[in-house]
Amino acid sequence: MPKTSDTSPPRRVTAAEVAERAGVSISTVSKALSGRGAVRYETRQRVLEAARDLNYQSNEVAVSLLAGKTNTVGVITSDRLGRLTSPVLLGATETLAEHEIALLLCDGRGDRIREQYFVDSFLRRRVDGILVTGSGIFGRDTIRVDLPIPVVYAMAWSKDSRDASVVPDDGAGARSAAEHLLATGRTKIAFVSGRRDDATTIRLANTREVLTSSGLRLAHEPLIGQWSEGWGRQAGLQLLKSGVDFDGVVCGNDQIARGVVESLRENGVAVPQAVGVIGFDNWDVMVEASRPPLSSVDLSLHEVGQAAARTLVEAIGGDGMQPGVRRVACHVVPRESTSTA
Amino acid sequence: MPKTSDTSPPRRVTAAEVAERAGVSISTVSKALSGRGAVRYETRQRVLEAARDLNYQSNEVAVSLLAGKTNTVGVITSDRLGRLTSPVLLGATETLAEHEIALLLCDGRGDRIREQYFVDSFLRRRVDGILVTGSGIFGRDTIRVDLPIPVVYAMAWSKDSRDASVVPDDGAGARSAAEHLLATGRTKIAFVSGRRDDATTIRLANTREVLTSSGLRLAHEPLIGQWSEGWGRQAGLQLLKSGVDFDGVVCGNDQIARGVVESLRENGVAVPQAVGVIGFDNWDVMVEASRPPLSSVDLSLHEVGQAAARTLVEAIGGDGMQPGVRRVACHVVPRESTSTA
DNA sequence: TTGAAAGCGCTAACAT
DNA sequence: ATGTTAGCGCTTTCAA
Repeated sequence: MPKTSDTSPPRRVTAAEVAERAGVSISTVSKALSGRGAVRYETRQRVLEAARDLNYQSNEVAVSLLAGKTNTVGVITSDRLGRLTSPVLLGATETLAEHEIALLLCDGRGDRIREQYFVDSFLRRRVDGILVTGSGIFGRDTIRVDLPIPVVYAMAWSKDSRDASVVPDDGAGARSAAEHLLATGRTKIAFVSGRRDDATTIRLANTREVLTSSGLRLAHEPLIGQWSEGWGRQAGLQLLKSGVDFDGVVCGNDQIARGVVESLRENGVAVPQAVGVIGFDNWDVMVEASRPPLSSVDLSLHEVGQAAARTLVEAIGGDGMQPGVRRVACHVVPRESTSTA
Repeated sequence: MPKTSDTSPPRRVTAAEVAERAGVSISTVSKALSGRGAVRYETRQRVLEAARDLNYQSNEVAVSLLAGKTNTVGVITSDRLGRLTSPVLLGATETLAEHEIALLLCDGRGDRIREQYFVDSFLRRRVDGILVTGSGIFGRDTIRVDLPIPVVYAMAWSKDSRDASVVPDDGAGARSAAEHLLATGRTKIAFVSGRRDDATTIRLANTREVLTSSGLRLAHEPLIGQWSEGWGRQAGLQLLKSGVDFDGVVCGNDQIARGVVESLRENGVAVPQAVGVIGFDNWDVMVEASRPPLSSVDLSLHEVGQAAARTLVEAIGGDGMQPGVRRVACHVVPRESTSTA
């Protein structure tokens, strides 16, 4: 039974060894490699060569200890890396990578105790900042006051007004969605969403606002159920059976929208000819599989992650941090479910 | 414009400060807090109290430097944290958290150059091990030979036989799927999958094997297209138009299965009465939204992540590591699309 | 039982 | 231009 450990692992090379091989002192090695001190060209070449020969890799742990910073940020996610959190996280990794900052990932599972535990762990590991992210756009409790490092919330914004948060501007997104339906000639708009939470409330309010300012109102009471296709189908049927006249539906997410579209189609109502339907999230799998493909509001989650990371990096850099909730623009991605062709 | 930085961040407390407050030496503080040295009960109480009062948090960077290990592993994912990678990652975080090991996350985007860059970054940061994960169950190149730390691959297995990988046993999964169809009374089985890759090849071969050993064969040439619902619908139609008699379909993933189910249903073929359909992945969103709900092969991705992390932790602990590909059992989750009611 | 001292690997003043 | 020295914050011998 061969074990990988048969071959003893290569020893870790230190600056001292490089120094010896290059015939210089340790500090000269440091200067030569960092390019920060005055070193004769020829000497530097010798050092570089020695470092390469020995495959030297500086010990960032030592550097961190000395510098008092680790070029690392901690990320606490409260959901299980769902389809909403992943793009946020990915956007953050990209921006952080550009700054040579690594990312420690923890899943707090929305449990305060676990979160506190991870925050403490981050502090002991001397991360330079913390990013908190959650699956939905909802207000959450602050992670802790009086932290020696900056904290930024992404998606799930902090209810503490002293904290900085970055979220998609889904209010404006809902406005765009409603305006898009109006722009494609619909005037009798219905609204279907999932649980009555922050997102639903804001989207509903903004949808109503747009209608009101056009002298219109919702064609039917808002239908609130679950965030699922099943509910979308049910809601679609309910709309049909209600007998109210409607020609457009704003849906709380793409699954609901897809369900609505299906139930309409299966009951002989043409989408988009008779009714235009628009969803939220712009989730590729859903919008593409739907027949017809769904128009949807893209939440710019990637940008949210990037913006949150950028804010954090700036705060770490000592530029201070604007508290409050920052909103990143959403945009309508029109597809066939609302086209006027 | 108030800035968070107005209030200067609390200074970091060191063991020296705790020592001073407790009226003991630094080394006594270390012993008292770690519980590793001989300290008088009363002294320890004083130290503990001082530490609590000052809100002392040991600097793990210093500890790491001294110990020569960081209790950190690096994770390189090659896809963008998709629905397949996320559960693997989550499983890994859980197991690692149990061992007080933190996780540095990088997205290599499947780009060798970026991957190498991140590996080097991990090495400089002195991670204790590396976990490599990718979106699909396919063979990939090794990350690098001669690394001073253990590496484990999850999902995307390494083609280098000296590496250790953990993957779902989707071959056995396919066998279970086929057997499940046989067990529910189907004998004329068709096969629909996405791109002809490792996963498709293995699943097809194993499906055939099951049929063969029951004296059966595929009812129709394997249909290979894309990993989408659209393709599933198309394939379903193709099967119907071909005129061949079939009463069961093994599908490469849940999206395809859902497409197949839909096209059958829309063309008057009852699922599961006339035809049983089973998918792969057991993706909640898909299996639940399908009408009827889909039976599917669960890939145990969470367990794959856990197993990979456990393997890595053991290797870090110096227990050596069994090279080769380890397969984690998959299991059929029966739902209505194959029921015999 | 406690403390002094050495040192993990590195950088940055300060000498030379 | 190069080397010497003094730490970063901690753990761990080793003396007392």
